[in-house]
Parts: sequence; structure tokens; C-alpha cells
Amino acid sequence: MARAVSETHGEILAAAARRFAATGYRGTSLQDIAREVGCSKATVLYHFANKEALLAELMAPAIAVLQELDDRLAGLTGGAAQQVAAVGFVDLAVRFRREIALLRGEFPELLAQPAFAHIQQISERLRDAFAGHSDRPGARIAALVLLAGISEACAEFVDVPDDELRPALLALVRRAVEPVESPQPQPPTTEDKES
Amino acid sequence: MARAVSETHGEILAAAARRFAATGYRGTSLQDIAREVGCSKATVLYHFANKEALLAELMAPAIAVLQELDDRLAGLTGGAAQQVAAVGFVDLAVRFRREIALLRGEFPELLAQPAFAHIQQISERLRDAFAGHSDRPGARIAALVLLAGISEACAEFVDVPDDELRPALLALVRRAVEPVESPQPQPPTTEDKES
DNA sequence: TCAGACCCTGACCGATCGGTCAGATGAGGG
DNA sequence: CCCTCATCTGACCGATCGGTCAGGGTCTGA
Repeated sequence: MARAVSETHGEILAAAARRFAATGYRGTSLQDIAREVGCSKATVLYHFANKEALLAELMAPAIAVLQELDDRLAGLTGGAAQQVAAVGFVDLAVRFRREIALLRGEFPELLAQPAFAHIQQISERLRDAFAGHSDRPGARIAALVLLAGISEACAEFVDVPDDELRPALLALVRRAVEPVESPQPQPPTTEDKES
Repeated sequence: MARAVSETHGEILAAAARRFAATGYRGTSLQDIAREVGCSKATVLYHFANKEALLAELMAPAIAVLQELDDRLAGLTGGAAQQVAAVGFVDLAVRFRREIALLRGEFPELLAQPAFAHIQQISERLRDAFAGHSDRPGARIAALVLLAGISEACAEFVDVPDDELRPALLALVRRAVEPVESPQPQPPTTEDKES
């Protein structure tokens, strides 16, 4: 009785996570998931309205934390935004790297689905914050490289312990990000062109 | 007469590049490509043995350059390998960013196909070189972040001119990479000065 | 005892996929 | 003239996809 939903629900979720991580969302059929659980495809669709709902439930916790980070970022600008975005995103990526892994590059198409529409905007704001809200092309490019790279690295290093991955990523970000607050002009570099 | 293969071949190739870049390899059907060209699906399969062959021909130039970079990397270690890998990969990524864009995250599954088997090994060697062949976790993590991030950034910024993208990426890499102990002074290359 | 909620299933659906095949078309050369 | 060959096509194939549906167990509370 205590169990409002049968444990099959959880088993399907777990199996879907494994299969999505292994072969991607598109590359995994409901049949694959059912086979791994040991039930019929119809059972999968009894517990979940459709394939997309399965993905949505899998991603819900990560999306909630991402939303929360976005809220925290709302009032910040410049170096402060950079700081919060960096630490917040590294934290999020490390913590939810399993969820990130199971999207594995299908982000663009998946984000096009209406269910994930607002994620697109959040990730753009996050990228802006990462660049310290600078519109210098160099800063915007660096922000994208780091965001995408961190995601990919977290997906790849699923078996590296948190307390090894997180400091390595934070150190990298700290090296790689050009602080935006310093008002003095940079020493001459090759890309010093103004746009 | 001079045209051994009809121009349709090239048109199909161009259309496939556009569609793959827009919706990914898996997300693009032969029907889609045929529709864009204005011919039948059978015509596409008359000019190309199968869908994979279409992708292979599209990727061939990029793969050749990647192979060449791998060869150049063969005898190098430590800081020298790091240097060559960084400059070489940024160059390659910028130059072939259209090709990178049309893989768009499907790398893992695509690389599993036998036709691209050796690319897997090349990219692992490249990652090693990027880390200066260090086995420090931090170095390996940073290498992956940068490689993946650069790829993604190039795919994203297809419309940014080369001479803006390349220096921004090089500057980022130079900031982000922790120099490994340089074994011996190497002769000055084109852009060898430390940051 | 029995109605009904819950859980699960096989059979089936229409759509779409990559790929095959026999044949239509048309230009060129003997 | 006809034969050859490159090009192109519609019709078709088997497989697989996500999703539907009617119905069969099983448990429970009235």
C-alpha cells in the first residue's frame, strides 16, 4: 500500500538512464528499455505517457537546480556574475554528470522540444554570465568553450570521484576566464582587435 | 565531357552538408536530402553507396588533416607536443568547423562505426598530447574540456570570421593549459612566445 | 463474494527509415 | 539506324519506430 507507484516505475527510470547514457536518447528505443527492465514495451508506456515524459522525469532534478542557479544569477553583473556562474555551473555539472551524459550531444535537438524550451534561454543567460556580460568576442567564445567543455568532460569522467573532478574544473576555469572587473587595458595580445 | 561525374553528385553532397548541420546525421533522412536537391531518394543512392558513404566523403578532407596532425605529433612529448597539439587542433577546428558542426554531438555513436574506427585512437592521442602526456588528472581533465569545448565553439560560431575565432581560441588555450615541464628549448616556431 | 483499481501484456497501427530493383529516358557513337 | 551506357525514377521491401487498445491477471475493501 505504502507504494503508490509500483517499483517497476523506478526500474524503468533506471534502465532508461542507463540506455540513454549508452546510446543516446534517439538511439534508444522503448523496446530497448523494456528489454533491459524485463517487461513489455506497453508496460513502459503504461508508466510513462511517452518517451519524452521519461526523459523529462529523468532530467527534472538537474533542471530544477539549473533553474535555481539562473535565479541566483538574475541580479548579478560583471565579475560577480562570472564568479557565481563558474562555481555554480561546475557544481551542477559535477553533481548531475550522469544526467548530462545521457543527453550526450543531443542537446540542440532536444532543447527544440517545447518541454525544454526555457532551458535554451537559461543556458544563454548562463553563457553571458560566464563571459562577465562582456560583449568582447573573445570572452563570449571562451565562455562557450568552457561551458561545453565542462559538460562534455563531466559526461566523460562519470567514474572520477567528485572531489577530484570539481577542483580540477574550478582551477581550469579560474585560469581560463579573463576577469572582467579589471579596468586597466590588457597587455597587447594578438586578438586585441576591437569590434 | 570533362565532367566524369555529373554535377548532381556535388549538389547532393552540398545538400547533405546543409541538412546534417541543421538536424544532425541521424536526424536527416535520405528523403530530406533528396527533397533539398530536387531529385529522388533513389538518385541519392545511385551516386552514393549508402548514407554512411555520404558522410565519409563529406568528412574526408577534415579527417586527412587530422591524420596529418597525428603524424606530426607522433615523435613529440611534453611541452612540445602540447604546443603543436594546441595550435594544430585550433587550426583544424576553425578550418573545418562546418564539418565539425554537422557531427554535432553524434561523435560517440558515429565513431563506433567501423569506417571511423581509427579516429577514436587519434582523438585519444590528441588528448594525451594536449595534456602534455601528463597523467595528472587535472591535466587530462583540462585537455578534454578544451578539446570538446573548442569543437563545440567552432560548430556554434560558424559565422564568426576565421581571424577572429582562431586568436581567441589560441589565447584561451594558452591561458588554460598548465605548461608541463619543457624538456629542452625548442627552435622558435611561428608563435612561440609564452603568455 | 464481487466490483473495481491497479498492473501488465500481445497484437496491432501508421509512419518512416535505409536500401533494392526493373525499367524509362536521353545522349553519343558505330 | 540501333546499341550502349550513364542517369534517374517510382514502386517496393523488410525492419523498426513510438504509440494504442482490448483484455487478462491479481489484490483489496466493501
